[in-house]
Amino acid sequence: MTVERACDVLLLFAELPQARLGVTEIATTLELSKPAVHRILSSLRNKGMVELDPSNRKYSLGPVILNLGLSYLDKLDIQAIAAPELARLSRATNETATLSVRAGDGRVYVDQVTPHREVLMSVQIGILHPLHAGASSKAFLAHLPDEEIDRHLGEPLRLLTPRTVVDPVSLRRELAAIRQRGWARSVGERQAGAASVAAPVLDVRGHPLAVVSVCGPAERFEPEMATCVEHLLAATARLSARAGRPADGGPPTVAAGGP
Amino acid sequence: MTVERACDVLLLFAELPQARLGVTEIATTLELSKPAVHRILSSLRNKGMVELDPSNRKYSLGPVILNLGLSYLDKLDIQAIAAPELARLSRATNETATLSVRAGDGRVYVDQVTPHREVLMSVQIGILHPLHAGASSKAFLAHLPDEEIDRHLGEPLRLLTPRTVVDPVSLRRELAAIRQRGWARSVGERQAGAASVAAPVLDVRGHPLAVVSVCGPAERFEPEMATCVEHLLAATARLSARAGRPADGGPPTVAAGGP
DNA sequence: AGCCGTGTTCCGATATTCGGAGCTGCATTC
DNA sequence: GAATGCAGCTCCGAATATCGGAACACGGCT
Repeated sequence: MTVERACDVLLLFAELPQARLGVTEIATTLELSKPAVHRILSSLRNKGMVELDPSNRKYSLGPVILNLGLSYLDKLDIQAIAAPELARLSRATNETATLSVRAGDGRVYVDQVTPHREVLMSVQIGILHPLHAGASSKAFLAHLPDEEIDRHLGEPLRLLTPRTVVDPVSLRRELAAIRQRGWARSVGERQAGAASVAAPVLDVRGHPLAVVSVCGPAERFEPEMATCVEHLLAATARLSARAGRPADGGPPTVAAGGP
Repeated sequence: MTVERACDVLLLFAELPQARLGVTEIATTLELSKPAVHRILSSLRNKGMVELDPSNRKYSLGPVILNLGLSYLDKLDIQAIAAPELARLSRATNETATLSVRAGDGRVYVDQVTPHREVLMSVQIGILHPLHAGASSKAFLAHLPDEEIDRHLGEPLRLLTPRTVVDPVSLRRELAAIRQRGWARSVGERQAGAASVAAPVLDVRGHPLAVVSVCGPAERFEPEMATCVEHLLAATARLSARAGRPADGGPPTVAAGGP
């Protein structure tokens, strides 16, 4: 009970635009007695969660709160928090939802949820894929810093399927479009007969933490693509929020140059 | 009492490297009874401060904690938290300590603490200064993104004193040196007869939130400079930590190119 | 100087937390 | 597959920490 009240006090600081609050202000807003608020604030102050400005006698959030927040980010287990989103995505689209993270020079699928259908797409978990082909790969590549993009496009690009784009100029144009609209698409670039859309989960600095994709057999996937993108972006927006990205989105990426 | 225990539980998550903790684990570490820990965790969970993984029955920090931390950053009042550091700096060096923030195309002093001496330096609060002359200005400029540096050096640079550096090439060399060593110096560049050292307060992304300087009359300041820098960097390191910068420092700035 | 609003302290009453003991459910073991 | 162990959860009377009204300090205002 008391600890829930203490949480309410902390949350009040987060909700209200003003940084400094007085005891009475908090008490009336939360409908608590002044002594109760005072006791709670004293306890929180002992632990550094809030600070007291002795001149004003106003309280504000303390630096320890920041430590906790950063610790949350440190320990962020993207696979764990993405799992329910993948399940939801797969159910909503009736296709396969995947999660990729970077590994070495490329990326690997670390998780997937497949739909309950006879014809479906299933990716291989743990296999290294290059960053120049396929929606998930391009979603990563598009949101990397310019130097890394240059590095990847400097290497010769392997032709994985007949539809793989290996021309650096075309690929750069494609990456710019992906950055702008926030998602990538591919039809058979990495895997012949497969199609997919993918979008990144961005952290507070705009770096891609992971990429989520929805994919399926090419023939039936292409007409579904628009609705898949809709669900996909909703999912990645929620995940990015949990990685510290503000709700309004912010700049597409730190490395995105002007238009 | 209980809310302090609840804080201890949260802090335990931040201190320990592992992200997920069980009830017994927490209870033994904190020397609390299991029911007490369970009650606390339930309350915290109701408020989203911690999350429960139903499969493991392990608890971890929740996304609300991140909201609180980001809210702390939003409301960060650099002037308020810098005030005691300025006082300490001025006392330690027996010179004037100042705080500047960016404003428009330049910067303004927003606070200062002067020493108790007859001959001293006092800056004017609230006056806009350009970013190319003086230690505080150069400390800002050196840590801005490359595009902004280019923009500032593209404009013609005004000669404020006979010692102002107006040659873009020399200035760029100077800025690189400032980035590398983490602090800037000036002798009479902005104000004839004055000398100062300055260092930035960097936020979590490496952007300069404010600049702290120590300054005084040129003749007596120059021999004191080494010790002033020492105290200055200690102060800005503490302030940067409170703005989310990890203790180890990290890269000097996001915009700093290769050596 | 006197007032008002705020933060703080005091107090008995009581509701809440306390922790030992016991229960449940999962997992590992033989 | 039954038994064992462990961890989490629930129950309970006892006790103590929290509760809130009221009174007290402390500044800032008029």
